[in-house]
Amino acid sequence: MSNPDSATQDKTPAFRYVGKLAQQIEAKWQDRWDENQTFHVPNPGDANFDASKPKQFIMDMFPYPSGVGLHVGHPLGYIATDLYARYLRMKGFNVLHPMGYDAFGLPAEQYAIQTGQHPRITTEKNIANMQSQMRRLGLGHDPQRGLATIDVEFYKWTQWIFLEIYNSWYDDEADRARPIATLIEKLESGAIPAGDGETNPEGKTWTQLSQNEQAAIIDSHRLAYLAEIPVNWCPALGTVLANEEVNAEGRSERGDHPVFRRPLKQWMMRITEYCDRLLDDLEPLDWPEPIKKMQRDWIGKSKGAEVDFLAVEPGGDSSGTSFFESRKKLGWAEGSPIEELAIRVFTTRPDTLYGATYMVLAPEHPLVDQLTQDEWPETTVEAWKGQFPGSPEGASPKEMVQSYRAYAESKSDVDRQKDEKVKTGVFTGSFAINPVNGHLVPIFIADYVLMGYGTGAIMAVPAHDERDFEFARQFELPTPIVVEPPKKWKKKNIKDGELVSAFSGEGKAVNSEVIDGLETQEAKAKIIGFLEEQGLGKGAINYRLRDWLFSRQRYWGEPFPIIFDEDGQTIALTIDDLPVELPEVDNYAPETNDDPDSKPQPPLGRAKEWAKVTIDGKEYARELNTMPNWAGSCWYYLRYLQPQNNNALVDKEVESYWMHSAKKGKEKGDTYDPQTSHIGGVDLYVGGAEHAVLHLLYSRFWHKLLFDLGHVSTPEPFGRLFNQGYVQAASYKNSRNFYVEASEVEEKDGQFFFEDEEVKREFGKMGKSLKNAVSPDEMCETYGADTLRLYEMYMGPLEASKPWNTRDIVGVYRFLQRLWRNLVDEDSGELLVTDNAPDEETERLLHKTIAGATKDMESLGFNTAIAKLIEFNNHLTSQEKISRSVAEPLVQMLSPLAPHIAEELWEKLGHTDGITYTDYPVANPDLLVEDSIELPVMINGKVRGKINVSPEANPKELEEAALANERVAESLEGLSIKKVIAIPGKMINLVAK
RNA sequence: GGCCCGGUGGCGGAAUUGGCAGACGCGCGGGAUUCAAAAUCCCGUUGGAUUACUCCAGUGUGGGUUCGAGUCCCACCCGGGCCACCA
Repeated sequence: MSNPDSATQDKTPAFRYVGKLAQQIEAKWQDRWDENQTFHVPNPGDANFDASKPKQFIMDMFPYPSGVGLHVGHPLGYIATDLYARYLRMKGFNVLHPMGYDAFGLPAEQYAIQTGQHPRITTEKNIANMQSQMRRLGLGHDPQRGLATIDVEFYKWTQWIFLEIYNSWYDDEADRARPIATLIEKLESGAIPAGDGETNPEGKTWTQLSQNEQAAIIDSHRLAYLAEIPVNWCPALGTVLANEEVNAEGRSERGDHPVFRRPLKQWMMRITEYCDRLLDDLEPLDWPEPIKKMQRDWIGKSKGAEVDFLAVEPGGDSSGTSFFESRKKLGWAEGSPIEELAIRVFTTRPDTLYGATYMVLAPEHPLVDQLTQDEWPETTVEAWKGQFPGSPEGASPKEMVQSYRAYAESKSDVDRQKDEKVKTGVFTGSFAINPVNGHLVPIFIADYVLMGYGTGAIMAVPAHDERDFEFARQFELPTPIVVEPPKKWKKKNIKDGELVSAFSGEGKAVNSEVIDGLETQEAKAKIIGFLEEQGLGKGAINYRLRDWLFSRQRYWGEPFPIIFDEDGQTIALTIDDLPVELPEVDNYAPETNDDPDSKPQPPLGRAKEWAKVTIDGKEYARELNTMPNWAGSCWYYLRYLQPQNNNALVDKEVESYWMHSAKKGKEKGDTYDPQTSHIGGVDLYVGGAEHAVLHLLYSRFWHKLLFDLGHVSTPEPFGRLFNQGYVQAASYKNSRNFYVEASEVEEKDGQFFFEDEEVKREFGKMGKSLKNAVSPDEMCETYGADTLRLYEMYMGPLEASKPWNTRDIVGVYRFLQRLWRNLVDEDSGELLVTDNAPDEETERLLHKTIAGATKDMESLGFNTAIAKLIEFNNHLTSQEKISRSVAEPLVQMLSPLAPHIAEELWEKLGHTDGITYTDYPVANPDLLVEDSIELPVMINGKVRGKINVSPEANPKELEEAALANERVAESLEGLSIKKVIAIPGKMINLVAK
């Protein structure tokens, strides 16, 4: 056939709702929306602002503009927020619903390195492509509030926030961040001591200190600071990497190159100052509970005690059995040299202190050198002398320790995980005194103790800690019980009088002098009191969260607004110097090599001219690192409020309107009523659960900083968070374990074939790598965007992961076709509605549908909302002509879900102003009440009959009606009723024997 | 290893506070329409027994609480996710 379309073209009615017509309608309304700026919402102070309306700020996690474009999995959340935003507009809210791009980052830079093209060019091209894909889906984002983190006018404010953080300190007294000037006041007045032993060893007063000394002390308080810390250094990529950019094998996520832990001087952010507030403020947030838990775990607050163990002087008498005696023997007094060898440990179980039989320090612990002896003490057990692969034979403690440290450093994280159960370590040759019972305990180093947590040293209580127990068994150390385990446990875990595993539960303290007989919680409190009295320790709290590594050796990121003078003193630029724009360079690639000991060379160093700044004839060097990808995403939501403001991050009045919490308190239950549940910040933030900790934690941290400094009016950025599920899809692997193009796989009798070869089916997250991506453009072409939107929402609940199945799309496609055909003549395109009133049944069903759909829309239950519309539309299909008074609310209910077809029908219904800002239909409660309802009658819990009664019928009436039922009577033959449970409006249950 | 989430027809999924399991859609079967097909419309569709009325079983497995359990409790199995020697 020369023209395959001609046959179908002749027969398909001109106004049948098929892909082609859908596309025409969609293009028409997308243009109309643009022309009218339909989705732009004005700010307070703007000409058209309607101050009488309440507000809703509905937002997605903004995407990275990838070069391959969207697949149908990406817009799931965007469609949901668009639906919800459209619904809220019809409910009379001022709705802020913007979209932006998280556009700095490694992929664009890598592409630039390969092609030599500036990353800005490719990134902007990708953004334009994604924008047109989103436009085609009919997403109603505010056209005047778009942004990208790479826009100079945007990152100017990212840099400004950095300066605000740099120029502030954490005032513990006020429990908030304050400008650095207030710190200087306190230093000058002596309210805060001028430095510590490290920054001010001679204990000078503030005014006696030199300028550089003063600067060092101020720097040590700043919330953004430079520090030399161990970081993930990847020489092959030439950059340091964040932990999340390093995979489980200890290699770079990108390129699979080796990564080394090396101490390097980097920018840090003092997020640890905010641990408690980040923890406490989670409570009132309307967030998924698992996400809150992940944040809590990440912050990792644990309560316990810090206890000082004193190391015994080399060659000291080790025969002491009581602490107080040892203390005397050792001549322990204030200022005695031995006091410098206090080893501080952190423990969450101070109640087990009497069971501490040895100590372990992290291999990097600063006291290790001092503690390591030249000779093994006489009492050294053979097993203590070193257990680790490649330990030298017959070595001295010094050699052993040195060798072990080298071993531990070389060990990758994977190796560590692999032999989690097998402990390694070395005895230092030194002993310490257990402060409560005076026992001498050997001091080991082992890599199961981490320098980064607590004090980097532990007291080991092998009977009550799994890890300590494992170590003790290997190193032949005693395991005395100091917490009484339950009898059952003892039966199982004590064999031949020997402990088989550690008891880490709670119970009565035993063999513990002052706390004997106390339950764990009381014992903890009492022993902490005792330690504090004796000056041996104190109650303490520890956090797992570390300060945030904030610099990268990359080109494609925000430059720091920081310069250095010739002494290396840090100098912050001011707002007038912003933005600090990225320089042009001829090569975007970082220096790369294979040498783990090489130093990072930031690519910005190549911009020799840019890197030097001359101010008042003096030369300064620019900071050459750039900010991490998280910087822009930490605060972008605030810029949506007023992206064009050149004088401030955002105007106070504008910020307060969109962010400020007018009403407080979270409603119990899962449903969310935007009228009453309002705790401030963004009203709905939708995105994937993969950002549970990093982005959402960093963002909360910055927001709290900005709150402390008076730039925002709410303590939290996102009042309500919702995690959408993933779109999964079938992927197919051939016999050589390669993925094959899923779209070309054919199914025959439950088996799958690709090019006649049988392939295996799996299910996974949709994406390029599994070769199972389905493009939204393709779907829009075949069915139209409205059908695609409906299908994505109809697949299942928004929060669930569910498989994509192109075959199923026809279901919602047919729904739209049927609805269209119910209202429009397929041949003439003319409207089919009548002005006559609908029949009562239809009217009742309409109002039931309105009530149901409203409830579903409010709780983001779009799948069931659609089901209700389908059900109602199916009912209408059998009617000759649809009443206008039914058609109009139906089209309105459809409009958030399938806005283009709804606009078109609305126009056909004779309205000229568009459907977007019309009022969502309201159910008439009178029509929701039925005269008579059908209730089940159960006998012994099994349905034996149905009765028709008034919904208000009382239990007595129900019982009478039930007994009058023929089938019920039959089933009751030979039985006598023992009990009747009748619940009005629900059911009747007859208990009979 | 720890913690979290989930398991309902051939498939995706519905089921207020415990109260008629399987809404709605896909697929499948049957019918109407058509010269035929596509499209459309109607009927059926958890399994088993039954001509039928109807009966029995049934929400991963095993126990429990209850007049009544997909829903609550205990133990276990399977799948997915997060963390992983955090003292």
